[in-house]
Amino acid sequence: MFFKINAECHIGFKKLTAADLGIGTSHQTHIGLYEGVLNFLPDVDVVSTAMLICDGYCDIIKCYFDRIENPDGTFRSPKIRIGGSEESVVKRIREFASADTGADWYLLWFGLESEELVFILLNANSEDYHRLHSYISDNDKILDESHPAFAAILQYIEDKVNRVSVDLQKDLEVVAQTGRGVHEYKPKDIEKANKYFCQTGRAGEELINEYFDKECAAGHIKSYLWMNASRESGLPFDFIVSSDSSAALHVDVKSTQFDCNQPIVFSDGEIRFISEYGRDTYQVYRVFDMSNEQKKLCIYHEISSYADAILAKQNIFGAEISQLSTSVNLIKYAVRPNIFNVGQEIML
DNA sequence: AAGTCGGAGTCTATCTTATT
DNA sequence: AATAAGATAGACTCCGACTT
Repeated sequence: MFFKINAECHIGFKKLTAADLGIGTSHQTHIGLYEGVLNFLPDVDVVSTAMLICDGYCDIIKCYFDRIENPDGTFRSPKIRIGGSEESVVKRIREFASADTGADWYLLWFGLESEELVFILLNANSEDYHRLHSYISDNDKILDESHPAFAAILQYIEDKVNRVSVDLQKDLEVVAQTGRGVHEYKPKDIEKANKYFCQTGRAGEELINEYFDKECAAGHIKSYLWMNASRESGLPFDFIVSSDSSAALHVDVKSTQFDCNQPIVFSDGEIRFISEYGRDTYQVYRVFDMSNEQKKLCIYHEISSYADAILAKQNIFGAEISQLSTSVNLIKYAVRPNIFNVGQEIML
């Protein structure tokens, strides 16, 4: 389970009013929430990001959160504001609602472990609403452990979040490796994605280790050496494979939880190695669908022309910035593998 | 100058909890 | 069980900023 609910473990549920949705005569510019959920947030001026989910839609957008202030300076009802000119959760919710003004709209909200906020907008005619409605009644406001169907509700919601946010998770897998666009995500999510990615990488190498074992037994290759067998070697490849017919191959394993079109990330060191030493010997073993029962492998070879092209560009860039007494350190490249030639898919 | 929009505070109906 | 007190969600109003 990638996304996990906050330790607070409270879920807010309300039927949105006309004023909340910005229809009718009210000038209300916020959606009122209930006390008791999102208690971990401060009282004023919270500009955060939140995940908004509606049917199959899922995106991370700005969320302006605060609480109504009493005359004595204390705070009460939390609310999310429409915010300025930028896209915001309230704005997007009102857009959805204005597309179907005849329907009733419901909102579920809660925090994740990472303190990311999640809002699930439900059309009363939707499948999601009907499913949840078998557990929740209209006068439920805050759902917590004391609710008889809490486990079922939580299961359904976590499933929903995980299912609908696959694209975001794919993005996170790349972000964890490259550091690109880090600001869009919470550090905790990235940390977690990083851990996941390391585990995935190790598991991928173990699979390939078994694969080569079988290849050896079948006589397809003579021998192989797993560089990272005991610990991370830091070399730009993971295996050296010897066979009778050709020179020793350098094999780098690139694993992903997702499909084979997930970007492959190369480090600067790997690109240099491919171009300088690995011309005809370097192969990338992409292990994919790691989160499925059936893990698969496809092999990319002849990637030296790609490495040459990248290196040429990098050298131009390096020469440019050297005029500013600056050099390049630690570049990462994320590439869509569909630009490479690929052989047959192999079932692992 | 008039109109519109957004933010903030205030009022109140309604719901919840405590007390008798 | 009836009533009072307290809490709070919902919606209105005011005000200032911005737009036309």
